[in-house]
Amino acid sequence: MTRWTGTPAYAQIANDYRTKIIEGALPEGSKLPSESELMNEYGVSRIVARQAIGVLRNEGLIISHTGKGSFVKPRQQIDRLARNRYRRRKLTGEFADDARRAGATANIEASSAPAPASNNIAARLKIDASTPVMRTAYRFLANGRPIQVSTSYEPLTLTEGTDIERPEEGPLAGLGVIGRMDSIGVRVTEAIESVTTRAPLPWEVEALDIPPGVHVLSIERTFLADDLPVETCDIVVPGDRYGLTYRIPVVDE
Amino acid sequence: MTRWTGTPAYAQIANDYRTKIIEGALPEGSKLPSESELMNEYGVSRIVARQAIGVLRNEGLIISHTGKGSFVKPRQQIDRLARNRYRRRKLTGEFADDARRAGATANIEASSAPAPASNNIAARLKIDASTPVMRTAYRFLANGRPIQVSTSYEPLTLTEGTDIERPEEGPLAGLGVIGRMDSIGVRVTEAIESVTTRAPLPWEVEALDIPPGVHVLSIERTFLADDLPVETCDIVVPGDRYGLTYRIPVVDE
DNA sequence: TAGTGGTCTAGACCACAAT
DNA sequence: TTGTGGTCTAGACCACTAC
Repeated sequence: MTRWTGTPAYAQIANDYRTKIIEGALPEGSKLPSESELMNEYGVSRIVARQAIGVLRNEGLIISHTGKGSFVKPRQQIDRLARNRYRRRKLTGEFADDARRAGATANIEASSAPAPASNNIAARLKIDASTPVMRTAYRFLANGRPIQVSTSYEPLTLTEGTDIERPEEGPLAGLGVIGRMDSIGVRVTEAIESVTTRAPLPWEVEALDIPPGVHVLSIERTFLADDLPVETCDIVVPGDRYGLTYRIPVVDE
Repeated sequence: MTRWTGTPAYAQIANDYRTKIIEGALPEGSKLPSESELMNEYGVSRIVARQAIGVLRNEGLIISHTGKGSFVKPRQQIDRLARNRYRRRKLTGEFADDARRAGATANIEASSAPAPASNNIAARLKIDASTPVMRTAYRFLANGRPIQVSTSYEPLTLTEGTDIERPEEGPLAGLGVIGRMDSIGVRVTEAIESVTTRAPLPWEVEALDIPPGVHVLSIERTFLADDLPVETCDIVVPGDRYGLTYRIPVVDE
């Protein structure tokens, strides 16, 4: 290919097609040229053509299928998980609520086991490291499709010996943290959520059925009862399908 | 290399080193084997060794330097931009506040121009498409390092002919949306923010100095005066350096 | 059967970094 | 000078898809 700058050939090809995709010249679902066609069009070897395709795939712009070709990904309509407020009077967990609103059937897998708090978890719960906590792993499915995985930690100093020691068992199973804590006289007053993004871990790719090039949103959520942390949770959702919506008040102060 | 499953060689190598990095066997800053060493260790060609390294680079786990090697990235300490509430009585914008709290020097570049509203912006501002809006492009730097780029849109039907027509000019420049709107009798009551993640666009890579394999957090923020949108803004921050922290109340309802 | 993408080998030249 | 990663060529075999 004609090289007029220091830009590598694969980057130039990727730039060309990225522009076409973003500007709409290549609409959703349309097919990109095959590797052979790119080789002819730009006069490069197959590896360079593949490298260019790989860049776009890593950016999540296209998806490749063996034997068929590469296609512009549908602009995922993003389901926004609203996080405006948490409600105290409620008979179901947040996820089941969201799913019902969206007209989906919700399934939740959960399993608990006691464990000593890691340094990270201890800091978030404001307890000493190695203090026992109840660790619960969740997997949420909507319409049979995995949507979210999370791991929650509750200090056993709060819940040991009560009905709610294990979130997924007992009469209040599935009620959510606020209702469960209410039942033992702990009044949750607010939640703090921190959102970051990163590449998925291998087990997250497996558990969430994440296509290549997609990152995850990682949410660190802590429920507080007047400055006392009563639960902290690591929540992971696929970044291509979910956004998070927050409502923020303007205060006179 | 010995192949005992259908797992490709490059994926196997990447898995090995990903595990070592995540579990801490390869601490931050430590050097990965060179491509030649990987070729010998696993008995593969250079392309396969490079492919494995490339996977880890795309996941943001390592960084490569020509002539030196590949190194485990320092676990970026994430600066969390707090978004608990917006304050009405305030003499500076949000960014300058954040920066001052963090002990950093803040610089803001901004430039405005009127433009017709795109379909997307029109929907967010609840106005008709092609209605004129003031479009302002911002670039925020802390300690000279680019941190955030954003583009805001304000309906000119609200601001045309007033002191605040251009956010970066006039007596109230740099005051922030709430204070500026107050000055023309528009009382902003809340903000709604939607957070998603995606690969950066080429100009964002340039403007934010983003290393390979890093995604961005994209925030769509709209300020409302009692359900009337008065400003909407697309905010982009590097995902490896910034997280977003929200405080969410628990309501009795 | 022909075309596609997925994986892999065996080379090559270059710019940059360490010595 | 030597070793490193960055880029590139010219082949090859395989599994899957469409016809």
